[in-house]
Formats: sequence, structure tokens, C-alpha cells
Amino acid sequence: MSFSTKGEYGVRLMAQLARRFGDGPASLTDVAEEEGLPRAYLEQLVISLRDADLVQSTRGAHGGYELTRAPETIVMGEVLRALEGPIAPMICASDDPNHMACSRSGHCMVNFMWVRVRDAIAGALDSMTLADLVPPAVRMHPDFPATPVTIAD
Amino acid sequence: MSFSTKGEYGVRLMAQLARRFGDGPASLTDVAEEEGLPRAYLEQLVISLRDADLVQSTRGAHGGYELTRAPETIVMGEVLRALEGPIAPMICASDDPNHMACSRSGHCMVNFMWVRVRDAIAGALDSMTLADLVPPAVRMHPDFPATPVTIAD
DNA sequence: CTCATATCCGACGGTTTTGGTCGGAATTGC
DNA sequence: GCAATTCCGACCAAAACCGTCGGATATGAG
Repeated sequence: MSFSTKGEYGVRLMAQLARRFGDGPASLTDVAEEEGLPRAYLEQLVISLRDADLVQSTRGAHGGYELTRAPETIVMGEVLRALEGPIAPMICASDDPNHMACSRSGHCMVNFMWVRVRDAIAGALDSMTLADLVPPAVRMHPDFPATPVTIAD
Repeated sequence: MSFSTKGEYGVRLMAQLARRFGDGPASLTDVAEEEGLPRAYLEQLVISLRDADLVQSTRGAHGGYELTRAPETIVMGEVLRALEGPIAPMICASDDPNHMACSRSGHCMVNFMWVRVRDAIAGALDSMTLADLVPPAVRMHPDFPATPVTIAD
């Protein structure tokens, strides 16, 4: 009944990047310091986020990471899935609709329950975006809310 | 983003007890065999369930465990909480409304997200009872549905 | 060119949790 | 007394988790 700290740290990292959105790449050193998290560990986490195309990296001096899309367009479900894999409270309750894994006689309705729980979690997560985690007051770039949600591919 | 097998096994154990409700105590040996689970391990789990007053035990020969209340009155939230502790997707999101644990400057809205997720899980869990997991066809005792939800005392 | 700053990447290690076993004591019906 | 059970604590192996370390690579600035 819990997410790993991988999830927590990753979300905090993303929240920082959302806050700095529009200011160019932010180094992990900065983020780690401000958030009070171990930099070396964030390095690991951010790889998953990059592989999921949620952030993009710029190498070399003055490099760092930045969001690939506006915070308003990034739902938290994406973030958590990138960090922790598919949302399945139980192995038995993966995203496959014809699960059939539970071969117990036929009185095994427990699977049904896990699916309901999974949908509840996914629903909650997908109803929030990164922007919801960043109060407008602490945004770095004032122009940022002006950016309409036109994701020019 | 997952429950432990403690949760899964415990729920299946409870489902079995629900199925046999009204037949007197059921031994763990029986349940374990029918469900294909290690008996010695179930012994551990059932202790939590007993401490939470969800099942009661009868020691000695022909003893075993049985539900203390009718399956319809036992919500799954209770079961999971008994097995896995409080439902908190993150340490930060415990049941205390004035959490204040997150002392990060003030731009830390992430906590808010975990609370939403927790509520979603709890909501889903508390909207189902043990009886929902047991199709009427496989009930052991036909009288069982006749028992109205009058929890005497 | 050199240097400082970054990402990138694989390996490693320690602690904790998980999933489960074992042996035996206590209890009770027959 | 005997067999069936709960009860309980100790123990254990494997995996996951959290995090470190060292170094390779890339790049902008002076």
C-alpha cells in the first residue's frame, strides 16, 4: 500500500523542473541542493524520466534537464508510471483486461477488487498535472502561464 | 505502487472464511489447502486479523478461525488496514490532517497529491465488503444470506 | 587548448523488507 | 491420553531498496 521513495523523489524532482520551466536546463546539483536530496541518486531517477520523454537533457557545461512539455500537459500518472512502472496494486491486476491469471476454481473474485483499486489510483493520478503541484507564486518564469497548451509537435 | 502479498494472501484467507461463514471454526490447514497457500505463513497473517477483531479463534481440536461479523458488514478497507497498516501511499500522507511534515519552503504541494491518492484508494476499498468477493453460489451455508445486517450489540 | 561543469553509465554495497520455515508450547475435544 | 489446533518466537534466504563511487563523455567559456 505504498509507493517507493523513487516515486517521491522523482515527483519532487519533476516539480522543481516545472517550477523552472522556461529558464533553460537546470542542473541536478541545483535541484538536489534546493530539494535536499542526494544528487547521485537523482541521476539514476532522471534516466527513467528521460527514457519516458518527460525531460530532455543538455550535456556539458551549463547543461542540465528541462521538461519536454508544459507542466499543464504532464499528468502525474505518466510521471509515476515512468518512475515505478505500471500501476498495479497486485501482479494479478495488470492492465490486461483478460487476466485469467487467477485460476483458482472460480470463487476468486479478489482480482476484481484489485482492478477497482488500480482504477481508483490511476484515476486520481491522471486527474492531476505537474502544474497542480507548483503554486503560481513560486514559478521562476512569469511568462510561463502564457504558454498555451499548443504542443507544436 | 503495490500491496504486499501479505495483503493478497490475507484477503484470500478472509474470502475463504466468508465463504464458510456460519459453519463454525475453519482450520487454517483446510483454508491453506483449498487456496494453495502455505499454512505456516497464514498463521502469521491471521494474527493481525485477530488483533483487529475481524476473526475469532477457537483453540484445540476442531478449532479454527471464523469471522466475528457477517461478510456484508466487513469492508475491505478494514481488512487491508489490519494486514498492512494504515493506507498511506507516502509517509508524508498519513491520516493526520495537519501533517506539516513537509517543511520544504512552501512550494511543496506534492503532499497534497499523495493525500488525494490515499483517499482514492481508501474510497475504493471502503466501497466493497467481503461479501462482494464471494459469489453466492459458492457459499457453504445456504442460511447465510438470511442473516440480516443487524449487528446485535 | 584547457578547464570546469554536466550528463551519462555501470558496478558495487549495505540495510531493510519480504516471504516463509521450524520447533515447540499451550489448549481443548474425544 | 491423544490428536488436532492455535499460538508464538526465533530464524533464514532472497530480493528490493536506497544510495555511493569512479570514471567516461560532452560542451561552453576563457
